Amino acid sequence: MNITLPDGSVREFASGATGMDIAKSISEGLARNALGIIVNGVNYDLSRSIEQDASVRILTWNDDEGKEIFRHSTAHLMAEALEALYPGVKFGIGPPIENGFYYDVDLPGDTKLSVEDLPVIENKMKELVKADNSYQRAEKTWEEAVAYFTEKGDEYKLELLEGLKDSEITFYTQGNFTDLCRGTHVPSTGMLKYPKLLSVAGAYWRGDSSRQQLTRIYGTSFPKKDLLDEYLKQLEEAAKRDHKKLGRELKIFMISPMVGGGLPVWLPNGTSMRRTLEAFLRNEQKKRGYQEVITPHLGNLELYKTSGHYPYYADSQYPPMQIEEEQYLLKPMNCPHHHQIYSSEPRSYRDLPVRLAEFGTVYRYEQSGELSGLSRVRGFTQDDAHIYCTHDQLKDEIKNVIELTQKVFTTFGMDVSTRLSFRDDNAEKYGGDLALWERAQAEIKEVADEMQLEYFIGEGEAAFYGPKIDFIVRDAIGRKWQLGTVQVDYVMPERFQLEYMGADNQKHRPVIIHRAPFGSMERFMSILIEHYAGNFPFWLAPTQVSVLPITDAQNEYAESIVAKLKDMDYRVNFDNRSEKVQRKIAESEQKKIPFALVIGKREAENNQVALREHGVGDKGVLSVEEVLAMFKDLSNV
RNA sequence: GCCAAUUUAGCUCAGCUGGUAGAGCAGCUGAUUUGUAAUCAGCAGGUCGUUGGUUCGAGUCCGACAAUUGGCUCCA
Repeated sequence: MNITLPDGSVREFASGATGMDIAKSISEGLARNALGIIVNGVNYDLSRSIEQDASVRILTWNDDEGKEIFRHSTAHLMAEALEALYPGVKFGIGPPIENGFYYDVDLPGDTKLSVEDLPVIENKMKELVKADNSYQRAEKTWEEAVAYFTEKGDEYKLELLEGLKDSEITFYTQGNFTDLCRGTHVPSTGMLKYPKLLSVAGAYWRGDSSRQQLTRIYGTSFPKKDLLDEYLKQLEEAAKRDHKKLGRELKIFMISPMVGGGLPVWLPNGTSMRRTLEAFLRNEQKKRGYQEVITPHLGNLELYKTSGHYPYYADSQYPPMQIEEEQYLLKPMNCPHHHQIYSSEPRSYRDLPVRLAEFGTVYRYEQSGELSGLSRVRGFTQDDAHIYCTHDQLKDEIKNVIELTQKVFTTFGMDVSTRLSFRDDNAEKYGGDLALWERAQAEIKEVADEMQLEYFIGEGEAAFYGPKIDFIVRDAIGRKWQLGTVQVDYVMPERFQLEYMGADNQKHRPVIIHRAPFGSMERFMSILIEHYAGNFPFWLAPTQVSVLPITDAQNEYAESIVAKLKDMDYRVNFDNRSEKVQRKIAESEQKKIPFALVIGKREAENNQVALREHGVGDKGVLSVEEVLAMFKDLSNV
């Protein structure tokens, strides 16, 4: 048979040759590093025979699919270890994930697992690695599979089998462990040299909180020790950047149980940063024709019934409060308020687009276990805006908004990917007319193509009232956060009966674009803190510059510089204590203040300062004018 | 909410198998006048998350509650 390799070359093999045979024919090294093979688009084990002509690609650690095979095999390895240590353990699912794998298990009896048990399991795994058992694939009939797991008493696998009645069923066995598994797996456990178990968590069977809670064990594995070490170091680095830790150290925000979980309190430093961010965005919006509005934190329940938010979001809202004869809701969304502003006066096509912006605080119920620092909260401020435009203006307005959002992310130097969030087949999740949806989705895609955005499509990610463009940023720990969002909405204009008078003297419905580049100020701050590891750029830092006289003799001159800087609206720390300059510098560095101006006798005599940059060091002596010019330059974003 | 872990001074953490708390930093006072990451000395600071219980005796053991942290989509 003919086997076509990725470079287009064709080699001849006897029918029944395996992926390993092909790998060996290419090179010994490849055979050693091969983890699996893709045969005509299907993942094969290296030991599985290939019967006819095919184009193939051999997978190694360098392929994402290779990593998945590697981690998936490690999940089976862990399962084997668990079965050896905890006879009677039952298994849910154990897939590879981005940087590792997990397995959901139901431990026998009242066995509880904590992180302290992980090293024991890990050692067992390492034993099994040494045993170097091969992974063996076996095709089974559905009845055989059911018989096996009935005998074993694993109701989770039996439930999974219920959904697989029409599929080909395969088992994989390594050593004493057999699992229902689609595969693919590495040739043998000996390759999985560096497994590492990381954490234990509870996870509901099939993600359903009404069902049995299983124990989820997270782990990862690597083929080389230095890769594992590097990954563990990365995790450590991420922990150092944790915004909750830095938020406390840099006095950005606090959480007080007396105020309430999920209700962060902004300290002066954090407030300074937030105001700076707001000013930045306000300025960008002003340039793009937005008008700012302010709406209250409560709204009549009727408002949200009209908008349709009330039934859809009932479980993420706080219960209504009774005020006299009316029911009010802590506002979960700003949109309905803005729609009221739109319809407060008759609109002409000449007035459109109307762009209403607000830093609007909204309240949503999050389960107590989900709260986390600034990133998951119960009250947060959206940098919200709604654009009411004619259909002809829609594409230009979407472009305008995408351009603004990109301006925001490039300003912060963030790695961002773009998702077009469309609806899926589950019609119950969405409101409005299907034809309008399809139109909006097509338009979004057109704009994205015209702007040559690199994007991917996320089916089922749409809002209930319309498709979205989401901007997804990666944080220091590799977690992805959905930040900016742009949504096209044909539903709200109907619900609120929004109108404008067209050039044809007829009434028309406007289209609404919802957008929030930061998403929420709280979450955005949490990401900024971790993104910069607390080392904020000059324009954003809560304190921008420290002025550090070396002795009391320079205090007067130093103070004149402080006054000058403050006069120009810079945020200045003046440290005139009788401490050594080393200490003043140390503290300025610890507070991550971008610059320090060290002033000794020489500088005072020559109208100069010695500049020190945070994290960099001594930058030499400059005139006061030079420093001011530099600061001015850095303030321009 | 559920699972697990954690909770000792403002912060970071010690406190062995139960015998009524300790360090560093921060703070305050004083001395020191200093040239690019921490000068010295003294003082002060805690009903050990809350609350029940076991015990002659609980920071330490047991229970409840609370808060915090990691998880709870990723379909064998």
